Amino acid sequence: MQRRITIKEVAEAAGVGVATVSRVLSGGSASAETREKVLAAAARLDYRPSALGRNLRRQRTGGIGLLVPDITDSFYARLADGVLSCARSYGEPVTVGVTGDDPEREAELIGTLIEQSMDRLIAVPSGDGEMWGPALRAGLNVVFADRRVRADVPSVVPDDRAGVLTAVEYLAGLGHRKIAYLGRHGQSQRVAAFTSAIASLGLPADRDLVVHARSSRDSAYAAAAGLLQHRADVTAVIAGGNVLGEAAVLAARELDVRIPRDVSLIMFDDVPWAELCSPPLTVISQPAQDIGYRAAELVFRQGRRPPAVTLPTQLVVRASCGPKASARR
Amino acid sequence: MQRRITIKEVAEAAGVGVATVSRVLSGGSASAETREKVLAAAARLDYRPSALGRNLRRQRTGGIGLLVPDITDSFYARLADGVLSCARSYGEPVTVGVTGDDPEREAELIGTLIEQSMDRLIAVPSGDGEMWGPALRAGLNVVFADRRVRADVPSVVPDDRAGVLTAVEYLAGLGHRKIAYLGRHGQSQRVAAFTSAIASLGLPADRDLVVHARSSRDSAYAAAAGLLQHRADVTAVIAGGNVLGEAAVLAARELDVRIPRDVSLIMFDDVPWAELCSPPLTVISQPAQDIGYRAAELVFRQGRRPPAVTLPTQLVVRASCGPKASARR
DNA sequence: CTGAAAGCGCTAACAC
DNA sequence: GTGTTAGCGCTTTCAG
Repeated sequence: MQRRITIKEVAEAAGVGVATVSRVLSGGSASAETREKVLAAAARLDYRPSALGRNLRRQRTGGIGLLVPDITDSFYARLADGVLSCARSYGEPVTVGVTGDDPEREAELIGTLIEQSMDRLIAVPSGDGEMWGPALRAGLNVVFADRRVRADVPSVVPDDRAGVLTAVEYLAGLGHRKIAYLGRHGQSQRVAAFTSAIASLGLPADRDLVVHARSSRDSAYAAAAGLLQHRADVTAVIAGGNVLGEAAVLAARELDVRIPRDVSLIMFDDVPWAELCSPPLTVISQPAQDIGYRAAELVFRQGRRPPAVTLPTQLVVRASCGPKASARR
Repeated sequence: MQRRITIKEVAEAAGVGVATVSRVLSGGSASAETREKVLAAAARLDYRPSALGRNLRRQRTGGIGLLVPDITDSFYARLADGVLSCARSYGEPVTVGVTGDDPEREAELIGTLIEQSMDRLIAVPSGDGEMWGPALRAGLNVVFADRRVRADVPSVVPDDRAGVLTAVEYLAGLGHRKIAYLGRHGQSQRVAAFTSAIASLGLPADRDLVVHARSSRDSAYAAAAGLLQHRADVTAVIAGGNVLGEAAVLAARELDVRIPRDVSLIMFDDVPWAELCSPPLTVISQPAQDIGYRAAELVFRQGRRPPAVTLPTQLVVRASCGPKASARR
């Protein structure tokens, strides 16, 4: 391992003190002449300031941490892409962790990040936000993405209320009355929006009409299949994410229930394959990449920040919804 | 920002010296009694050793860097997931960067990682491997994933030769002779395998039958559309990745060329939607997550490492390939 | 405007 | 077995 050039060597090469080098390189004041000398020496030696040294001294890390439930889920991948893209413009590294929507694992990852003295963190929180107390008190600069679970943490979220309402209204307009919501744990926001939308349209309320899956394809499939199997009376389902939508289509095929003839399907999150699917899926598109980007902007912002920014969703009608079918069986 | 507990405070609380605390916490020798005291004090104060301090002293970072062309591409997302999963078992953080398959951007990211004193790096290299010289000489512990562009860097790659050969043979068996390869830049391996497979089966060689796209959906679509439009004589295409496959299906629909009636399609990389697609896509599946996991194992391994590990691919026949059609138009 | 010096938190010699 | 101490590379007072 080749030894690394240090500020001291640059100072010697330039014939100045280390403090001067530090100042010049961080844009402090210096005479034009000195500046020149230092810059030349640094360039000549190909000097790279050690982030370790700087961070230790400064007692903070520039970089940012990013916690997502599942990087394999297109939605979170796009969200991450947004964060990465913003961070790149700041030249700051981002450390990502996968929580699997498990609060325990999340806490563990937060611990790792704290050990790194990472003081900026973007997270799709997995629990109800309780365990964030300590981290917050420790001074961690956190912003939540996709889910808003605490009022004291700035959050960037899609407009769940509007999105769900649009979906439910659209389905109701097609004559559906028994509409199910297939969600994943941690989406309390959305479930609340769903039940309230159902209520506001005077549709029959039924707790069993919302089904939850954990953060895995298997779990999603099981939930979807269970719903389709046991509730032959539901004529429409809203899948709370692309993995759930995928599971719903798969389960429907397996169980030989036809979309949209037997049941209509609306999926949250527009993904490229939604259009290629048979039938093409009607979706509520969400600005995943934007959510990430905005969250990153927020976490880099020093001053007072808005408590929440809500980004619009959009209904994209394709071919997975039809008029209410007579109940199956 | 709450001040952080330091080793010194733990030492005082336990009534021992700092070195002892350090030793105990890193599993060094100490009497049972002291160990007890230290552990108790550390737990009581909720002490978190600062990675910054340790790394500065040690002159290295535990964590690992990961460079992928596009985190939004399911293949790389799964690869990343594998890396993350392995790193988690070591309790080490991973810093990810997106190169967009651009060597310049890649170099920039490597620079950032070096500033962090990151000494372990997993990369899907974007160029021909030339620019890796300096980084390697600087002692960076690199392993390549998905692509093998330098013999002096351990690599974990899918078995491109076998995969491509299988695909070409399958297609040839169906009667196809004009087979095109739709790849992305940087996949030189695969292109070589393709041309050699074509040759070994005695099919007509034609340089224009391999088309390249850059790392974006738009570029992929343009390449696919161009191929389908200008080469009405090709009756089968192999897409070198899921993004390219998606683009091919989309372009085919747009141009009203039917799969598999007008052209057969084999896609590299099996993704959940391949089965949901209309028609379901025949694919060469690749162990993306495994590639990442194995690469991570390698980068953590200290001693001598195998120069390359090749992971098997598999042909999954679905419905996107048919017998050779008469040339369109 | 510039240099000397004091640490940031930690580990690894080195003494005891 | 345990404590003391010297830095790792850097920024930031504080003098000059």
